[in-house]
Amino acid sequence: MPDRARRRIPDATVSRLPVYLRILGEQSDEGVESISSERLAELAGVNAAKVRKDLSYLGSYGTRGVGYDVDFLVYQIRRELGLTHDWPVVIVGAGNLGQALAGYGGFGERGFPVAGIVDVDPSKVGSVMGGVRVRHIDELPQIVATKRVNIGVLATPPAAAQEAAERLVAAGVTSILNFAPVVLTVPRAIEVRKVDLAVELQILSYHEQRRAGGAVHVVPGVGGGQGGSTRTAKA
Amino acid sequence: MPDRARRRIPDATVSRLPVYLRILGEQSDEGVESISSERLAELAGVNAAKVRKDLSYLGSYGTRGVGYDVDFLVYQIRRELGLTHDWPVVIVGAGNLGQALAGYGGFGERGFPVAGIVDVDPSKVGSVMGGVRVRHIDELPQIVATKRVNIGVLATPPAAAQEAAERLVAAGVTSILNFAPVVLTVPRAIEVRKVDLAVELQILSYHEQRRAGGAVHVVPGVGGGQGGSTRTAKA
DNA sequence: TGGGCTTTGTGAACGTGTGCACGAGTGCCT
DNA sequence: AGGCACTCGTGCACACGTTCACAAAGCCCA
Repeated sequence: MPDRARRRIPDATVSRLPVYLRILGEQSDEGVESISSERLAELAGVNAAKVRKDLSYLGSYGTRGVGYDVDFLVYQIRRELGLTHDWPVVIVGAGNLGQALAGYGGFGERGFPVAGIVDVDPSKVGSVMGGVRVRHIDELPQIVATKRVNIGVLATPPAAAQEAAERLVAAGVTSILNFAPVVLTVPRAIEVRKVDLAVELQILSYHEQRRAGGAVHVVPGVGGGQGGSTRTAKA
Repeated sequence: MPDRARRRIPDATVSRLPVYLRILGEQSDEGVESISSERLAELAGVNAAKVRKDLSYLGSYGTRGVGYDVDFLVYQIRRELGLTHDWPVVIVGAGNLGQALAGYGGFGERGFPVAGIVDVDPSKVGSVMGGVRVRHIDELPQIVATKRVNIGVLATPPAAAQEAAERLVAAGVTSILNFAPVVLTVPRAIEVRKVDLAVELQILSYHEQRRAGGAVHVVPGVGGGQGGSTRTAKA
């Protein structure tokens, strides 16, 4: 690799690195010390060339004829993704979803401890979810400042999402994970990612509808093996 | 538009149509009858040319000099996405997430009624979530067949996801929305979409880490307006 | 030591997606 | 009726992402 400079990694690659990371972690736990791009590609459900190109953005960490050292690769990906330390998050909205997110243990385990949950509704304040007490949204700036929070999770109803986003930004949050089905307007510098259930279902609906050149409901191949060829689902 | 044939719509466009649809629905509710590509683009947080190109895949439904008829466009997008009728879904996994999904009302309202929730754990069977009784996973084939379910929602722990996916497929489901952080291996014909919380957070982490050429924690601009320029967050 | 086998890293070709720019319709006003 | 202002639909060029194919580089064994 010629330049040591802080090269920019393509978005598509960044979105795959977490997948590689999880798989490599599992392999490491199973005692696997070395892995080829082909094997990793198989486990990740992608093309081997893509894996090599993706990993090449991190540097030339493979050994020709051998493969990649699993633990070393884990370390490098974690470093590149900024996972060498925890990123506390604050959840806005203590409704159905907020509760589920707080209760979902795999949050803190994966390096994103819940630093706080806030809600506008005073009747929700004080209750405990996933070991964290719900506080009023007015305390947001304080939570963000004292816990050094950079990432906010939006789990409010759609109508409240834009204002909640603005309060997050005002409090100093620079990245937002938005579960509300709303297009947020935020300052340029703020990184936003969207998770929209309805959109995903409607995309599936499109494909189902498209499939329906014949019957809408396909009769399953009962009792037997699933005769057809299989593939690993793409991201 | 030359050919009337069932043209293939680009993936990128398909993933934006639901966003347009939601916005158009809101506009319709507010009494707006006509909308320009520019206005729709602004509300959707995208480029106006992109909106026009996206909509042109549906047909030439706009009127030059005027814009698009909101209700007609809603109808056309719904038709193209296959939203002219309901798509009942079955949720596999009655844990934290499964409960939240079942309790999330906006599911049925948007045309995806919960036809059933199943779990392997007998102790969970019988309890009611969001008005739907949890049943044992062995009843999956029956639920899928009688309720004409094409879409399955995977909300199991990672370790159980692959087997659950296989049972969904065996039962006749042809589309899967996967919330488990696992790469699924399914027959080619099955459409899979993934929603992975950890991946999203790690992508945000990457950008935060990258931002940190200076201090990790940015001090908020307290008390004042948010001076900087704003933008509408991209999908 | 040298040859063969394996696997990486990457140049190049290809495909998909984006955005500009402008011709072509349409409605409105005089 | 004619001209003007507006907005759609789309050809084209460019950017981004994917895949192929192969030289370079390392390991192993005789």
